[in-house]
Amino acid sequence: MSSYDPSAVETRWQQYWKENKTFKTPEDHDKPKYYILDMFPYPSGSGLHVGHPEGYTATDILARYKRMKGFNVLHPIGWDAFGLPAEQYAIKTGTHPRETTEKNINRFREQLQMLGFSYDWDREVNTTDPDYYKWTQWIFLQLYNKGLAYEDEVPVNWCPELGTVLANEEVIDGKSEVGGFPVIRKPMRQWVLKITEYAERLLDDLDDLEWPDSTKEMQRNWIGKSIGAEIDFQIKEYDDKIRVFTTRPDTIFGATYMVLAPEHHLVNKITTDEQRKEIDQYVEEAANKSDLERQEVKNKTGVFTGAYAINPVNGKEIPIWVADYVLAHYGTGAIMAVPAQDERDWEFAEKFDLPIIRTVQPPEDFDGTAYTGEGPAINSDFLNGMEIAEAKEKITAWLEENGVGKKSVNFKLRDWLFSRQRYWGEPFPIIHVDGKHKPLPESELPVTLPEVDDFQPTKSGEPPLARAKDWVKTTDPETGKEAIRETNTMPQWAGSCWYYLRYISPEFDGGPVEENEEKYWMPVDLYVGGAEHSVLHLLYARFWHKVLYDCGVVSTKEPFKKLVHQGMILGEMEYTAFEKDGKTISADDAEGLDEVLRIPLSESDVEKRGDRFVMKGTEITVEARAHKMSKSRGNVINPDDVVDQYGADSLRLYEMFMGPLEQVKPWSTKGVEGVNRFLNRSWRLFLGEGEVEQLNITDVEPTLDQLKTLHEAIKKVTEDIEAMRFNTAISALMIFVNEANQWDSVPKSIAEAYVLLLSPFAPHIAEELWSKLGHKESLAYAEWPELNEEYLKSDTIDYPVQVNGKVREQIQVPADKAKDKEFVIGLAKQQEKVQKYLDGSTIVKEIFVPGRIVNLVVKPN
RNA sequence: GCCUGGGUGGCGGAAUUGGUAGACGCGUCGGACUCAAAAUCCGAUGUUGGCGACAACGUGCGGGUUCGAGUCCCGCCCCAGGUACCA
Repeated sequence: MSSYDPSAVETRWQQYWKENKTFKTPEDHDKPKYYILDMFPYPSGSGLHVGHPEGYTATDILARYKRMKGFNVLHPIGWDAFGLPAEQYAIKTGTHPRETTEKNINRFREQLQMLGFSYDWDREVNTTDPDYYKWTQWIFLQLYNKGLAYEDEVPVNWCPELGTVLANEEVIDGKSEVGGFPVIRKPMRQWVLKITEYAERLLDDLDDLEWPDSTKEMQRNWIGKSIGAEIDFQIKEYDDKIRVFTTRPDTIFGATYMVLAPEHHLVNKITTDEQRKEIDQYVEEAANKSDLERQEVKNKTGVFTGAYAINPVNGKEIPIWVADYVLAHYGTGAIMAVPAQDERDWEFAEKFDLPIIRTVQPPEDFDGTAYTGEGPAINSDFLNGMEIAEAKEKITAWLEENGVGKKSVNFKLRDWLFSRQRYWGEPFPIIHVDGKHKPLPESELPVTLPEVDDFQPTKSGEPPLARAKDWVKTTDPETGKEAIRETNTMPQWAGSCWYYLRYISPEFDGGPVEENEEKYWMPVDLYVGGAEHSVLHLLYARFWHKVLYDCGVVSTKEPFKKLVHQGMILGEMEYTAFEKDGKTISADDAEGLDEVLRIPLSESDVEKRGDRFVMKGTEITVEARAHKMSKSRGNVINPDDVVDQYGADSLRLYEMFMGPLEQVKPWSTKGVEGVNRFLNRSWRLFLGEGEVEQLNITDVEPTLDQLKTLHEAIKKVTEDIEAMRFNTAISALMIFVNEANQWDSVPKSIAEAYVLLLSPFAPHIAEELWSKLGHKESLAYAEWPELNEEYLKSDTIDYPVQVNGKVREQIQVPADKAKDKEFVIGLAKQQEKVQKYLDGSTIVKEIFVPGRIVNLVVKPN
C-alpha cells in the first residue's frame, strides 16, 4: 500500500480504539475537567444524515484537543429513543417499538463509530431502558412531592390522527409538528407541570449563560414577562368585580369598554336576558373553534353582554363585551379596552362604534390610529402632563391606596402539559386509589411498560396502556387497597431533560447521579445541538435542573454553561429555469403563476448577470439556490456514501471546512474532493510517491524557516480550535502542507508536530502517520504542540505605504527599526513610487501605526 | 407587524481592537507528464481600460464620521430563522 487508502486506515484505527478503550473517561479527579456534550439523537429508521456529523465532529475536535491539552474529558453519547415514529410503525406492522428502537440504535451506533468519534462507549444511555427511566420516574416523583405536578381537566391540543394530546409547542399553525395532522381543542384529564413557578428564575439566570443571544432572546420572549397592574372594575348591579391585567395602567382614563374572554367565568352571570341568546351562541362557537380557526379570522368579533362596569378612577359606566380576541389563558382573561392607545382595541372600537378617548398626546404629525409611543398624558385628570413612566407609577400608587388594584407581573409562559396518550413513553409512577391519585413509593420503581396486544388507543379513547388490563389493575403497596395505574405516559422531552446527568455515573443505583462525580463534572462546559431546540428542550431541561438543584441533587443552577448551534446543511446548489405553455420565462415572472414547469439546469448552462443568474447568452433569469435536503426533492446526501468514496476523515474535514459551524451552508461534493486531495497531499508529504512505501522524513534539525512555518500553523490552529473556528484552522493546516511540499524532506520533529495538529480533525490518518513515524501508542493523549513565539519573528517587517489612504508601495523595514517612526516614514518618502505622488504637493499629516501601516496625507500646492 | 441573524469574486468562505479586501478550498483557463485519459504537478484567475509597467472602480442601496470604513453612525432594500390578537 503506497497511496492513502482511507477505508483500510480507518477500519484499523477504529478497531484499535475499541479494543484499547482509548477514550474511556478517566476516573481520577486530579486534572481539570472538560464536559463536552452533543444533543443525543433520536435513532430514526433512516439512519444518520449529514447534519448529525456536523455538530458531532465539532465536539469531537474539541474533545480530542482538550485531552491532548491535559484535561479529563467526558464526551458521551446516547439515545433519545422514546418517540412517535417507532410507535406508529408498531401500529402499522405490529412490530414492538422496542425491537424497532433496538435495531435503529445499532445502526446509529455503527454509523457513529464509522466516523471515528471519540465517545466513551461504556457510558451510552438509552431513555427507553428501564434502568434509565427508573430515574426519570424518580425525578417526576420529586416534582410531584414538591407540588409541581398536578392533574387538571384542560382543553388540550388533541390530534385525532395521532391519537394523542400535543403540547402547545408541538402544534404548528394548528397542525401537529409530527406528520402535519389537524389538531382540535378538547377538554381532558392531564398531568401538568408547574414550570410557571420557575418563570422568574428561568428568565434571570439566562443572563450569565454563554449562549447565542438569539437563543436567550427566544427564551425570554417565550417566558414573556410583562410588568403592569391588576385593576378591579366593579360590575354595575352585581357584587362581582372584573379583574384585569394591563401593562398600561396610565391609560385607564381612556378605558371606554371592557372585554371578557368567551371562557371567562362571569360571562354567564352578567349577561342580560336580551343579550343571552346572542352571547350563548357566540361562546359556543368560540369553544368549538380550534386555535387555528380563531387565528384565521382576521376580523374582530364580539357581542355586548348588556352589563356595565364602573371605571374606578372616574366612576364612568362602560359596557362589558365578550370577544375572542381576548385570550382566556393570559392575564385574567379580561381586559380594560383603551382603543386610543391599543391597536387591537382601536380596531374593535371602530367596528362596533365604541368611544375613543386619547390619553396620551400624539406628536403633531401623527396621522395613525392607536398611538402607542411616548407623550404626555391628556384627558387624565391628576395624571395630565406626565410622561408614561411617571404616570404609571402615580396611578399604580393611587390604585393601591384606594384598594382597587396593585402592581402585577405576568408571564406568557404556561404550565407544561406533561402527559401523552401513547404507548412508547415512560409510565407515570402514579396509581389511583378511591378516585384519588397517589405516588408510588420509590421502592416500586421502575414502573415498566406492560405488553399490549395493540398499540392504538382504545375505542373509548383511553391511552394504549389501558389495554393491559392486568397491569392497570393493581394494589396500593401501602394500604393493600385496590388501585388502578395511570395509563398516560410522559412526553419525549422527559428523558432528554436530564440525560446529561446520567452520563456522569451511568451505573449508579442510588439516585440519578452520584454526588461526588456530579460535583466534579458539572456543569456541561460545551453543549452543541440544533437551533430547533432553542426553546423546548433547553427550557424544559433548565426547569428540571433547577428543581433538582432545589432538591440538592445537583450543585449548579444551570446545566449548560456554553451552548452552540450548528447550522443546517442544505443540498447542493440548484439552478432552475421556468417554463410556461412551452415557453421559457424569467424566474421573476414565474412567481405566483400556476402551471409553471421547473426545469433543472446544470451550472454550465447559466452565467451571472448583474446580481442574478441568467441562461447563458440570454436575458432569461433563472433561480439559483440551495434547498433543504428532503427525500421528496431527492437531494439528500447520505454520509455512508461519502465515507465509502472519500473516507470518514474527508467527511469530517469537509463538514468543518465548509464555513462557520453556526451557519447554514450548501453541500458541495466538489468540496469534499478538495479536502480529500489535501489529505492525500498530507500523506505524500510523509510517504513520498514511489511504489514502495518510503518515509520522506529526515532526522535533522529543522531550519528557522521551517520552524516559522510550523509555529505559524500551531498558533493559528490552536487559537482557532479554542474559538471553534474550524474552517480557518483547516485552512492553516493546508497552508502548512503547501509550504512543506516545497521542502526536500520534512524534519521528523516538524512532521510529528503537524500530525498532532491534524489529529483532532482527521484522527484516522493522523494515527496512521503517527505510527509510521515510529510511535507504538495512540496519539490521543500525546502532548499538544506548544507555540514558541520566538520562531514567529522575522528579520524584516513589511509596511504598506499609503498616500491619501491609497496603497502606493510596499517597503521592508529591518525588524529592529520597525517601531522607529522617523526611520520608517523617512524610508517611505524616499520610494520612487511614493515620490511620484508627493511631487507638487505638501505633506499635511503623517500617520504611522507601528507594525501596521504608513499613510501620508498630502494637499496639492 | 415584532424579535434575532445575515448580505464580500462564477461558488463556499477569509480579513481577531477601524489599517494592504478576496486567505484557504472549489470552479474556470493555460501549461507539464501521458500514445491517450485519469491522477498529479506548475502558472493565471474581482471588474473595466491599456501591448505594457499601470490606472480607475469594487464588500446589498443612499448618506455621514475618519488620514483611512467590509468593519463605526443614520436612513432604506433584500434573504434566512423565530414569533404572532400575550392587553
